Amino acid sequence: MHDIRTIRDNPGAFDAHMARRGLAGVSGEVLALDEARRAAIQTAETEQAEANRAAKEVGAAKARGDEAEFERLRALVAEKKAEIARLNEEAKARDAALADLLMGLPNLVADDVPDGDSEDDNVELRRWGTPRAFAFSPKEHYQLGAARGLDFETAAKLSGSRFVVLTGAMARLHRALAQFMLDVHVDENGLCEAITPVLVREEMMYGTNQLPKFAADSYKTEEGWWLIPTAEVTLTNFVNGEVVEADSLPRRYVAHTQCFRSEAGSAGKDTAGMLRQHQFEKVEMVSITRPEESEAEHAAMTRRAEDILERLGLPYRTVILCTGDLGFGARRTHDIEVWLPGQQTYREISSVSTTGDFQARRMNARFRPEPGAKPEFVHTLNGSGVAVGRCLIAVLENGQEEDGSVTLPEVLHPYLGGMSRITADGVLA
RNA sequence: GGAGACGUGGCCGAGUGGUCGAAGGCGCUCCCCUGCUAAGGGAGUAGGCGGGAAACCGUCUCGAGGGUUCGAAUCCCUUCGUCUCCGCCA
Repeated sequence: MHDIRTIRDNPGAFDAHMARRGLAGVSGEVLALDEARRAAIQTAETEQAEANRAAKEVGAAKARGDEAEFERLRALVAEKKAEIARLNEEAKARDAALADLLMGLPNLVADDVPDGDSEDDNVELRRWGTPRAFAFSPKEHYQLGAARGLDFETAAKLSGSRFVVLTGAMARLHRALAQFMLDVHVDENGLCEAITPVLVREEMMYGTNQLPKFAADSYKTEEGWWLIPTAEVTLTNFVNGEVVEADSLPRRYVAHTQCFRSEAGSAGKDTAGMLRQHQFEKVEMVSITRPEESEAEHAAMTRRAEDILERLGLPYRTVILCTGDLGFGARRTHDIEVWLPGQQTYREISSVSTTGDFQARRMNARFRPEPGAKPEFVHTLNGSGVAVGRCLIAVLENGQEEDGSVTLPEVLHPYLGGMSRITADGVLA
């Protein structure tokens, strides 16, 4: 959600932002609606003020027994009533029209975001680690003997395509990864661990901008709840409607949750393996900050995600998304892409975004900068730290041996009862 | 699922038709007093929107929407939410 005043004050600058996202001259439409809205408000309020004045005098006239004046004012107020109702209606309609338009407009774009049309135009910021040189042709995760605990057949029977059942070593490894990530974020990075609902009220989906535009990407229950596509929804909305204490900022949360995505439109893409699922697990980080802290926080959050991969010894590269790939609510996004030997490419495993005050405006989430000062909008950031399923894929593919077994990262051994590899038969050893 | 209660400012909490944007308290800010800390006294302190350079003015808001009335936080209807008891259940 945008501040109408910044658009009013500098429509050209706003248009330049939207143009970078491929939207042509929206400020004209916005300002026209805004002007119509303000005109309607003024007319309605002027009439209202007159009516209010008259209504007050009615009582006074009655009190001093001036029947004639009493009746005259009474009639006047009654007469204005319908007119005022009509004017209010119009003001409300125009206000709603403007709000609808603004709700559908994407966030501003940070200055350092590169221009581009698609993910091909994303700019690499850095690389870590060297992809291992294999003496054999590395397989994709689902082709490995060690990964026989990834049971797509049973999952298909239970739920359909794009679901997976994990058994044995796969389930254990998956759990180990999530535990490891949480421990790092909580014990070393000082994030506040949270367990949240995965079913939320519809308005929360507006706060974190899944709605109104992306309803088709998420699932809704018959009772009206939405299944969260990411814990960003719950963690960020912690402050929905709040005026939080300034000294409680920054707030940094981490949660390990199920995520649900209908992924409409992605049919045919990444159909093999567990790369893209309707249901998956993710460790998600969210920070609520003062405006002046959010830039540093974006860099810090990106580092927290990268650090996970470094500890696991997984080569990655970090890219800054170009305008064409940048999400609706993000002002800037860093994608961290992990090396997948089976695909001989880097694939997204984390996405770290700052939204500035975009979501805060939608949620009406504020803080009081100084005691007695007016509330201001907070800034919100979110990032995966990291996607658990995809991380499992990366661990399998990067640690694979020619016989189909997998050597596991050392940091995971304590989480696996001291075991260090998965045999080609899919057993921890 | 059944029954009932409730929804007021940053927080708690009064207020059953006008004098209420709303008592009181907490918190916070400023000042005073007090030989530290503690305690005490006074004043101030909601948000949105519109207008204005500003001072300030107008308007709306007591969960939301509608209604009754000259006038609604107060009455009526609808709706959403929270809580309690019973049922059910992990």
